[in-house]
Amino acid sequence: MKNNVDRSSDLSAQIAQAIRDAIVEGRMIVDERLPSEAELADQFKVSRPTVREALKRLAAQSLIRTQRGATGGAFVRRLSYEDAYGQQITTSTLLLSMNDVSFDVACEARYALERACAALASARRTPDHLATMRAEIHRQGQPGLTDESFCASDVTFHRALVDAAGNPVLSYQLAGAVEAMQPLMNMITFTARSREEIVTLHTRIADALDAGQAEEVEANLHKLETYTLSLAHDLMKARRKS
Amino acid sequence: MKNNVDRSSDLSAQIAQAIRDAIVEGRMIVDERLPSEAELADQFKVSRPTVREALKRLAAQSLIRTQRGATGGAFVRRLSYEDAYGQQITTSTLLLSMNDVSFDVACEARYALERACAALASARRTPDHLATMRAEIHRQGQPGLTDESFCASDVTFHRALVDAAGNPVLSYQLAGAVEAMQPLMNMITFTARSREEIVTLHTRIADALDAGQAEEVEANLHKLETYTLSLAHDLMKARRKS
DNA sequence: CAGGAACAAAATGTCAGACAATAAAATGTA
DNA sequence: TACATTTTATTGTCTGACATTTTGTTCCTG
Repeated sequence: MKNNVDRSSDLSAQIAQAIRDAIVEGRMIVDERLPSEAELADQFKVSRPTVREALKRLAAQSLIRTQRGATGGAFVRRLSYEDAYGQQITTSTLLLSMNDVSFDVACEARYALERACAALASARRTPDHLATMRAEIHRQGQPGLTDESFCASDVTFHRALVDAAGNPVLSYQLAGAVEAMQPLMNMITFTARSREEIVTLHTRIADALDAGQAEEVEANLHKLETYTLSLAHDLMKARRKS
Repeated sequence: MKNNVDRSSDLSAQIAQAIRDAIVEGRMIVDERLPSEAELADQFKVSRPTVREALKRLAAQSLIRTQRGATGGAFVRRLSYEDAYGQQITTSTLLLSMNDVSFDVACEARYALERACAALASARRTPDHLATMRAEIHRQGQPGLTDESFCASDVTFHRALVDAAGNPVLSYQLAGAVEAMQPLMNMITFTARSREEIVTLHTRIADALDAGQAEEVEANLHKLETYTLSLAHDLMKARRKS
């Protein structure tokens, strides 16, 4: 483990980087045990608290896990799809909330990505995916639903659509795009009329997916995008007036 | 700042989560200063090293930055697009390298996503984007190029294509997909013949983008996907034999 | 009165050493 | 052999200290 990184102080960051490199470059493999904190402290010629800070940085990125006890220590962790989803969603959500990204831009990105799986999903969707989508459509038609529950159901519906493409890498990439939109979507209050429209489009999407008609899925996703945008714009206009 | 999180030991993780929640839920805004480490230690009733470990976790996620000196401290950090790119790429790369994702699956995901920006890119590409793409195509045609440089140029070319869509959220989402593929692509040795084929397809893509023909862009991306896959499969076959 | 030098203060960065908690392995005992 | 106990290695946490960096203030001098 070398120490070639920049000398711009903050030892714990340098050590974290050195270990990270070792993992990323494959010099340490999954489930391999790192030297104990005391040994690392010796190797890097720093104190144990400093090593610990470095290890916490890596733990925050799900790169290692630690275990107490005699055979314990820090181990290189296999980054699971779930961990990756989680990090994607956190990052995407923060990015959107901290950079006043316009609704239009976020919406455009989301639907562009979703359309990217229309073809694959049409070819590979299982009865399971269709059942999830139908169930969510049914939920969305119920009268007593709060706006938040409606949005949550919307997310589940679209996640099912994305997962239907049967490509976990694609699902991972899109999880952030879909979920990060939820806080923005939650600002919209859905009238009975607009919910009806959305449910209609969702139904058409599910039907087209069922029939394996990719173009039809894409077309309706496009309509949904346009409609969502118009809802948001109406809301903006109303807000400006009051 | 509450402390409602689970009691499953590891105080520094709990504290990090509490602060993270405060930031994500907007109770702390960008550039706001956190209490000093000593104050946090008091508030959470732990020692300063424990607080520090928590802060390092947050720093690892680019959620805070720290500054020394009299008016120093930890500040909520604005997550920039660049930070987000970086995290996306790190996560995607690790996910692919640690979960023996097949080349086919990764490749499919990548090109599906890239096709998602074909329409937008055709409508919005600037002369700048086209110039970058042409320049990289030219580089790719040069004889002395190493395989690694060829791949790097390929990444730059595709990044330009993605950026041409003019949607930063989209660019951010796709950065990971494109860059994370590079280590996989680097395993392929490109013959003069295959480079020629790729350059031809790249040229067609750039031409179609120039002319604003979205379908043509998509079609050629699809051909490129098919061709890349065939190269990888040939390689596999050759490897199995030897 | 102005300007700079010296100093004080506040904060993070680092260190050393200790003890607590945990979990596995080694050991002793029925 | 099976079970209880002790040992041991390791992470988790605490205390207190010092180093370093940056800012603000004081005070001396021109």
